[in-house]
Amino acid sequence: MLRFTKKTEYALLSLQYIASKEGSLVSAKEIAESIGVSFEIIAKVLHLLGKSGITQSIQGAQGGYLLQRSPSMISLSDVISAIEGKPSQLVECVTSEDIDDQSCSCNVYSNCTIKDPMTVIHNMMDEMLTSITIQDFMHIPVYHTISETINTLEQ
Amino acid sequence: MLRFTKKTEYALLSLQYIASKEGSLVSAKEIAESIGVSFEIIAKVLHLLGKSGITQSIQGAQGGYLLQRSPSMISLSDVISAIEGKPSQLVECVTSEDIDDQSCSCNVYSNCTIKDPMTVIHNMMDEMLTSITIQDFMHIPVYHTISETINTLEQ
DNA sequence: GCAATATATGGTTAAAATAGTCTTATATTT
DNA sequence: AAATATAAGACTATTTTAACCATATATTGC
Repeated sequence: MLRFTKKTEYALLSLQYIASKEGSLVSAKEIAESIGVSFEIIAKVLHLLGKSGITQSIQGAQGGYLLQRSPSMISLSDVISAIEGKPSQLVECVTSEDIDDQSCSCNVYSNCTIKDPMTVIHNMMDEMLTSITIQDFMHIPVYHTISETINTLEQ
Repeated sequence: MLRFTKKTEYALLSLQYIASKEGSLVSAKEIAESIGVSFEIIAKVLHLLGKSGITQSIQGAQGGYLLQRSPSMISLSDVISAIEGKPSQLVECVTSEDIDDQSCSCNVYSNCTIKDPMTVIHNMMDEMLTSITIQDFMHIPVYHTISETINTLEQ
Protein backbone atom coordinates (compact mmCIF):
# COMPACT_ATOMS: atom_id res chain seq x y z
CA MET A 1 0.00 0.00 0.00
CA LEU A 2 3.06 2.23 -0.24
CA ARG A 3 3.13 2.81 3.47
CA PHE A 4 5.94 2.92 6.00
CA THR A 5 5.77 -0.01 8.41
CA LYS A 6 5.04 0.52 12.09
CA LYS A 7 8.60 -0.59 12.87
CA THR A 8 9.97 2.16 10.64
CA GLU A 9 7.64 4.61 12.34
CA TYR A 10 8.84 3.47 15.78
CA ALA A 11 12.45 3.70 14.58
CA LEU A 12 11.94 7.30 13.51
CA LEU A 13 10.22 8.18 16.78
CA SER A 14 13.01 6.48 18.74
CA LEU A 15 15.80 8.19 16.82
CA GLN A 16 14.03 11.51 17.18
CA TYR A 17 13.80 10.93 20.93
CA ILE A 18 17.45 9.89 21.29
CA ALA A 19 18.56 12.85 19.21
CA SER A 20 16.55 15.18 21.42
CA LYS A 21 18.59 13.97 24.43
CA GLU A 22 21.79 15.08 22.69
CA GLY A 23 24.44 12.56 23.61
CA SER A 24 23.14 11.12 26.86
CA LEU A 25 22.39 7.41 27.12
CA VAL A 26 18.73 6.56 26.69
CA SER A 27 17.20 3.23 27.65
CA ALA A 28 14.71 1.30 25.55
CA LYS A 29 12.31 1.44 28.48
CA GLU A 30 12.41 5.22 28.55
CA ILE A 31 11.85 5.47 24.80
CA ALA A 32 9.02 2.95 24.85
CA GLU A 33 7.25 4.84 27.61
CA SER A 34 7.75 8.14 25.84
CA ILE A 35 6.30 6.82 22.61
CA GLY A 36 3.63 4.73 24.25
CA VAL A 37 4.34 1.30 22.78
CA SER A 38 5.63 -1.91 24.31
CA PHE A 39 9.20 -2.17 25.52
CA GLU A 40 9.78 -5.36 23.51
CA ILE A 41 9.06 -3.72 20.17
CA ILE A 42 11.27 -0.74 20.84
CA ALA A 43 14.07 -3.05 21.99
CA LYS A 44 13.78 -4.99 18.75
CA VAL A 45 13.78 -1.85 16.64
CA LEU A 46 16.78 -0.40 18.49
CA HIS A 47 18.60 -3.67 18.08
CA LEU A 48 18.07 -3.53 14.32
CA LEU A 49 19.26 0.08 14.22
CA GLY A 50 22.33 -0.98 16.17
CA LYS A 51 23.18 -3.82 13.80
CA SER A 52 23.26 -1.28 10.97
CA GLY A 53 25.52 1.08 12.88
CA ILE A 54 22.92 3.81 13.27
CA THR A 55 22.76 3.57 17.06
CA GLN A 56 25.37 2.41 19.52
CA SER A 57 24.33 0.34 22.52
CA ILE A 58 25.88 0.04 25.94
CA GLN A 59 24.85 -3.15 27.72
CA GLY A 60 24.32 -3.62 31.42
CA ALA A 61 22.90 -1.53 34.20
CA GLN A 62 22.88 2.19 33.39
CA GLY A 63 23.31 1.16 29.78
CA GLY A 64 21.26 2.35 26.84
CA TYR A 65 21.49 3.74 23.36
CA LEU A 66 23.00 6.74 21.62
CA LEU A 67 23.42 7.79 18.02
CA GLN A 68 26.59 6.72 16.21
CA ARG A 69 26.54 9.80 14.00
CA SER A 70 24.82 13.14 13.96
CA PRO A 71 21.08 13.28 13.14
CA SER A 72 21.85 15.05 9.86
CA MET A 73 23.91 12.05 8.76
CA ILE A 74 21.15 9.48 9.34
CA SER A 75 18.86 9.37 6.34
CA LEU A 76 15.36 7.96 6.09
CA SER A 77 16.80 5.56 3.53
CA ASP A 78 19.34 4.33 6.12
CA VAL A 79 16.55 3.74 8.62
CA ILE A 80 14.37 1.80 6.19
CA SER A 81 17.31 -0.37 5.14
CA ALA A 82 18.17 -1.06 8.76
CA ILE A 83 14.63 -2.03 9.71
CA GLU A 84 13.77 -4.04 6.63
CA GLY A 85 17.18 -5.60 6.16
CA LYS A 86 17.54 -4.28 2.64
CA PRO A 87 17.12 -1.07 0.64
CA SER A 88 13.60 -0.14 -0.34
CA GLN A 89 12.27 -1.70 -3.51
CA LEU A 90 9.26 -0.10 -5.10
CA VAL A 91 9.08 -3.03 -7.48
CA GLU A 92 10.64 -6.44 -7.09
CA CYS A 93 13.11 -6.04 -9.90
CA VAL A 94 14.57 -2.62 -9.15
CA THR A 95 16.86 -2.00 -6.19
CA SER A 96 19.42 0.61 -5.29
CA GLU A 97 22.25 -1.84 -5.76
CA ASP A 98 23.68 -2.72 -9.18
CA ILE A 99 20.74 -1.30 -11.04
CA ASP A 100 22.17 -2.16 -14.44
CA ASP A 101 23.11 -5.67 -13.43
CA GLN A 102 19.71 -6.78 -12.20
CA SER A 103 17.67 -9.53 -13.74
CA CYS A 104 13.92 -9.44 -13.32
CA SER A 105 12.93 -12.35 -11.10
CA CYS A 106 9.24 -11.94 -11.91
CA ASN A 107 8.43 -14.55 -14.53
CA VAL A 108 5.03 -13.26 -15.55
CA TYR A 109 6.25 -11.32 -18.54
CA SER A 110 9.28 -12.32 -20.53
CA ASN A 111 9.90 -8.80 -21.72
CA CYS A 112 9.21 -6.26 -18.99
CA THR A 113 8.02 -2.99 -20.47
CA ILE A 114 7.87 -0.95 -17.27
CA LYS A 115 11.28 -1.66 -15.80
CA ASP A 116 12.89 1.48 -17.23
CA PRO A 117 10.21 3.93 -16.04
CA MET A 118 10.07 2.07 -12.73
CA THR A 119 13.80 2.54 -12.38
CA VAL A 120 13.31 6.28 -12.90
CA ILE A 121 10.67 6.33 -10.18
CA HIS A 122 12.81 4.23 -7.89
CA ASN A 123 15.71 6.63 -8.35
CA MET A 124 13.55 9.63 -7.60
CA MET A 125 12.18 7.97 -4.49
CA ASP A 126 15.62 6.86 -3.42
CA GLU A 127 17.01 10.35 -3.83
CA MET A 128 14.16 11.71 -1.75
CA LEU A 129 14.56 9.15 1.04
CA THR A 130 18.30 9.78 1.13
CA SER A 131 17.86 13.55 1.29
CA ILE A 132 15.64 13.36 4.38
CA THR A 133 17.48 12.89 7.67
CA ILE A 134 16.67 12.57 11.36
CA GLN A 135 17.63 16.23 11.63
CA ASP A 136 14.58 16.98 9.52
CA PHE A 137 12.52 15.22 12.18
CA MET A 138 13.61 17.61 14.89
CA HIS A 139 11.54 20.77 14.39
CA ILE A 140 10.36 21.58 10.95
CA PRO A 141 7.17 23.21 9.76
CA VAL A 142 5.02 21.79 7.00
CA TYR A 143 5.82 22.54 3.37
CA HIS A 144 3.66 21.48 0.52
CA THR A 145 5.92 21.08 -2.50
CA ILE A 146 9.23 19.47 -3.34
CA SER A 147 10.72 22.78 -4.40
CA GLU A 148 9.66 24.58 -1.22
CA THR A 149 11.14 21.76 0.83
CA ILE A 150 14.38 21.54 -1.17
CA ASN A 151 14.82 25.29 -0.93
CA THR A 152 14.37 25.13 2.81
CA LEU A 153 16.65 22.15 3.27
CA GLU A 154 19.36 23.87 1.24
CA GLN A 155 19.32 27.02 3.33
CA MET B 1 7.69 -2.46 2.56
CA LEU B 2 7.13 0.68 0.51
CA ARG B 3 6.39 -1.30 -2.60
CA PHE B 4 3.80 -0.93 -5.33
CA THR B 5 1.28 -3.76 -5.26
CA LYS B 6 1.05 -6.24 -8.10
CA LYS B 7 -2.35 -4.81 -8.99
CA THR B 8 -0.82 -1.37 -9.42
CA GLU B 9 1.91 -2.93 -11.51
CA TYR B 10 -0.67 -4.71 -13.68
CA ALA B 11 -2.64 -1.47 -13.95
CA LEU B 12 0.42 0.38 -15.26
CA LEU B 13 1.25 -2.41 -17.69
CA SER B 14 -2.39 -2.46 -18.89
CA LEU B 15 -2.60 1.31 -19.31
CA GLN B 16 0.73 1.30 -21.12
CA TYR B 17 -0.60 -1.38 -23.45
CA ILE B 18 -3.89 0.39 -24.10
CA ALA B 19 -2.07 3.67 -24.70
CA SER B 20 0.21 1.95 -27.20
CA LYS B 21 -2.86 0.98 -29.24
CA GLU B 22 -3.84 4.63 -29.57
CA GLY B 23 -7.60 4.77 -29.44
CA SER B 24 -8.59 1.32 -30.60
CA LEU B 25 -10.62 -0.90 -28.30
CA VAL B 26 -8.55 -3.45 -26.43
CA SER B 27 -10.02 -6.48 -24.65
CA ALA B 28 -8.96 -7.69 -21.22
CA LYS B 29 -8.08 -11.02 -22.79
CA GLU B 30 -5.66 -9.38 -25.20
CA ILE B 31 -4.01 -7.36 -22.42
CA ALA B 32 -3.76 -10.36 -20.12
CA GLU B 33 -2.08 -12.41 -22.81
CA SER B 34 0.28 -9.60 -23.67
CA ILE B 35 1.35 -9.16 -20.05
CA GLY B 36 1.30 -12.85 -19.23
CA VAL B 37 -1.05 -12.91 -16.25
CA SER B 38 -4.52 -14.35 -15.78
CA PHE B 39 -7.50 -12.80 -17.50
CA GLU B 40 -9.45 -12.53 -14.24
CA ILE B 41 -6.90 -10.30 -12.58
CA ILE B 42 -6.61 -7.96 -15.52
CA ALA B 43 -10.39 -7.78 -15.77
CA LYS B 44 -10.59 -6.81 -12.10
CA VAL B 45 -7.85 -4.19 -12.46
CA LEU B 46 -9.47 -2.70 -15.56
CA HIS B 47 -12.78 -2.62 -13.76
CA LEU B 48 -11.22 -0.61 -10.92
CA LEU B 49 -9.62 1.77 -13.40
CA GLY B 50 -13.00 2.19 -15.06
CA LYS B 51 -14.78 3.00 -11.80
CA SER B 52 -12.32 5.86 -11.31
CA GLY B 53 -12.86 7.21 -14.80
CA ILE B 54 -9.38 6.37 -16.05
CA THR B 55 -10.53 3.86 -18.61
CA GLN B 56 -13.80 3.59 -20.46
CA SER B 57 -15.33 0.20 -21.11
CA ILE B 58 -17.57 -0.98 -23.90
CA GLN B 59 -19.49 -4.10 -22.96
CA GLY B 60 -20.52 -6.93 -25.21
CA ALA B 61 -18.98 -8.67 -28.16
CA GLN B 62 -16.28 -6.62 -29.86
CA GLY B 63 -16.17 -4.55 -26.69
CA GLY B 64 -13.14 -3.62 -24.68
CA TYR B 65 -11.37 -0.77 -23.01
CA LEU B 66 -9.90 2.57 -23.98
CA LEU B 67 -8.43 5.50 -22.11
CA GLN B 68 -10.80 8.27 -21.03
CA ARG B 69 -8.08 10.89 -21.28
CA SER B 70 -4.66 11.18 -22.82
CA PRO B 71 -1.76 9.25 -21.25
CA SER B 72 -0.16 12.50 -20.13
CA MET B 73 -3.26 13.29 -18.05
CA ILE B 74 -3.25 10.00 -16.12
CA SER B 75 -0.87 10.24 -13.19
CA LEU B 76 0.66 7.47 -11.15
CA SER B 77 -1.18 8.96 -8.21
CA ASP B 78 -4.48 8.57 -10.08
CA VAL B 79 -3.70 4.93 -10.77
CA ILE B 80 -2.79 4.13 -7.17
CA SER B 81 -5.96 5.82 -5.90
CA ALA B 82 -8.04 3.88 -8.40
CA ILE B 83 -6.54 0.51 -7.50
CA GLU B 84 -6.40 0.98 -3.75
CA GLY B 85 -9.65 2.87 -3.43
CA LYS B 86 -7.99 5.82 -1.72
CA PRO B 87 -5.00 8.12 -2.11
CA SER B 88 -1.67 6.78 -0.97
CA GLN B 89 -0.92 7.15 2.72
CA LEU B 90 2.68 6.78 3.76
CA VAL B 91 1.52 6.87 7.36
CA GLU B 92 -1.95 6.23 8.70
CA CYS B 93 -2.57 9.77 9.83
CA VAL B 94 -1.50 11.74 6.77
CA THR B 95 -3.49 11.73 3.55
CA SER B 96 -3.78 14.01 0.57
CA GLU B 97 -7.21 15.14 1.62
CA ASP B 98 -7.79 17.80 4.26
CA ILE B 99 -4.31 17.53 5.66
CA ASP B 100 -4.89 20.21 8.27
CA ASP B 101 -8.19 18.76 9.37
CA GLN B 102 -7.00 15.24 10.09
CA SER B 103 -6.97 13.66 13.51
CA CYS B 104 -4.45 10.95 14.20
CA SER B 105 -6.33 7.69 14.60
CA CYS B 106 -3.32 5.90 16.01
CA ASN B 107 -3.75 5.89 19.78
CA VAL B 108 -0.26 4.78 20.74
CA TYR B 109 1.04 8.25 21.39
CA SER B 110 -1.12 11.05 22.59
CA ASN B 111 1.13 13.69 21.13
CA CYS B 112 2.54 12.63 17.77
CA THR B 113 5.96 14.14 17.21
CA ILE B 114 6.53 12.96 13.66
CA LYS B 115 3.30 14.03 12.03
CA ASP B 116 4.69 17.29 10.70
CA PRO B 117 7.82 15.83 9.10
CA MET B 118 5.73 12.92 7.83
CA THR B 119 3.39 15.39 6.21
CA VAL B 120 6.37 16.96 4.47
CA ILE B 121 7.46 13.56 3.19
CA HIS B 122 3.92 12.71 2.16
CA ASN B 123 3.67 15.95 0.20
CA MET B 124 6.97 15.31 -1.57
CA MET B 125 5.89 11.79 -2.45
CA ASP B 126 2.49 12.98 -3.57
CA GLU B 127 4.00 15.63 -5.80
CA MET B 128 6.26 13.02 -7.32
CA LEU B 129 3.48 10.51 -7.94
CA THR B 130 1.30 13.22 -9.46
CA SER B 131 4.08 14.42 -11.76
CA ILE B 132 4.58 10.98 -13.29
CA THR B 133 2.04 10.00 -15.95
CA ILE B 134 1.31 7.08 -18.23
CA GLN B 135 3.00 9.11 -20.95
CA ASP B 136 6.23 8.66 -19.00
CA PHE B 137 5.68 4.93 -19.30
CA MET B 138 5.73 5.01 -23.07
CA HIS B 139 9.39 5.26 -24.06
CA ILE B 140 11.77 6.92 -21.72
CA PRO B 141 15.38 6.23 -20.94
CA VAL B 142 16.71 5.82 -17.42
CA TYR B 143 17.72 8.87 -15.42
CA HIS B 144 19.33 8.69 -12.05
CA THR B 145 18.42 11.88 -10.20
CA ILE B 146 15.33 13.94 -9.56
CA SER B 147 16.86 16.98 -11.20
CA GLU B 148 17.84 15.08 -14.34
CA THR B 149 14.34 13.67 -14.57
CA ILE B 150 12.58 16.96 -13.89
CA ASN B 151 14.74 18.68 -16.48
CA THR B 152 13.87 16.05 -19.03
CA LEU B 153 10.17 16.04 -18.23
CA GLU B 154 10.07 19.81 -18.54
CA GLN B 155 11.60 19.82 -22.01
C1' DG C 1 -34.31 -15.39 -30.58
C1' DC C 2 -29.91 -17.47 -29.69
C1' DA C 3 -25.09 -18.27 -29.45
C1' DA C 4 -20.80 -16.08 -28.87
C1' DT C 5 -18.11 -12.61 -26.92
C1' DA C 6 -16.89 -9.48 -23.48
C1' DT C 7 -17.30 -6.79 -19.24
C1' DA C 8 -19.22 -6.53 -14.08
C1' DT C 9 -18.95 -8.19 -9.56
C1' DG C 10 -18.75 -10.85 -5.49
C1' DG C 11 -17.01 -14.84 -3.00
C1' DT C 12 -13.37 -17.93 -1.58
C1' DT C 13 -8.83 -19.49 -0.66
C1' DA C 14 -3.82 -19.45 -0.08
C1' DA C 15 0.31 -17.17 0.74
C1' DA C 16 2.98 -13.51 2.50
C1' DA C 17 3.87 -9.57 5.31
C1' DT C 18 3.12 -7.20 9.53
C1' DA C 19 2.52 -6.55 14.37
C1' DG C 20 3.03 -7.87 18.72
C1' DT C 21 4.15 -10.98 22.66
C1' DC C 22 6.97 -14.18 25.20
C1' DT C 23 11.15 -16.36 26.61
C1' DT C 24 15.91 -16.98 27.45
C1' DA C 25 20.64 -15.49 27.25
C1' DT C 26 24.27 -12.16 28.00
C1' DA C 27 26.55 -8.06 29.77
C1' DT C 28 27.40 -4.46 33.30
C1' DT C 29 26.84 -1.94 37.51
C1' DT C 30 26.34 -1.61 42.32
C1' DA D 1 24.69 -11.84 44.14
C1' DA D 2 21.02 -8.81 42.78
C1' DA D 3 19.37 -5.44 39.78
C1' DT D 4 19.34 -3.39 35.39
C1' DA D 5 19.62 -3.39 30.64
C1' DT D 6 20.54 -5.11 25.93
C1' DA D 7 20.64 -9.46 22.49
C1' DA D 8 18.19 -12.55 19.98
C1' DG D 9 15.12 -15.92 18.52
C1' DA D 10 10.57 -18.35 18.78
C1' DC D 11 5.82 -18.00 18.47
C1' DT D 12 1.06 -16.29 17.45
C1' DA D 13 -2.49 -13.42 15.57
C1' DT D 14 -3.92 -10.18 12.33
C1' DT D 15 -3.90 -7.93 8.06
C1' DT D 16 -2.75 -7.48 3.39
C1' DT D 17 -1.87 -9.29 -0.93
C1' DA D 18 -2.54 -12.39 -4.67
C1' DA D 19 -4.96 -15.40 -7.25
C1' DC D 20 -8.80 -18.09 -8.58
C1' DC D 21 -13.68 -19.32 -9.27
C1' DA D 22 -18.40 -18.55 -10.28
C1' DT D 23 -22.18 -16.02 -11.87
C1' DA D 24 -24.53 -12.03 -13.78
C1' DT D 25 -25.10 -8.60 -17.35
C1' DA D 26 -24.50 -6.37 -21.81
C1' DT D 27 -23.76 -6.32 -26.88
C1' DT D 28 -22.96 -8.18 -31.40
C1' DG D 29 -23.97 -10.94 -35.25
C1' DC D 30 -26.25 -14.67 -37.33
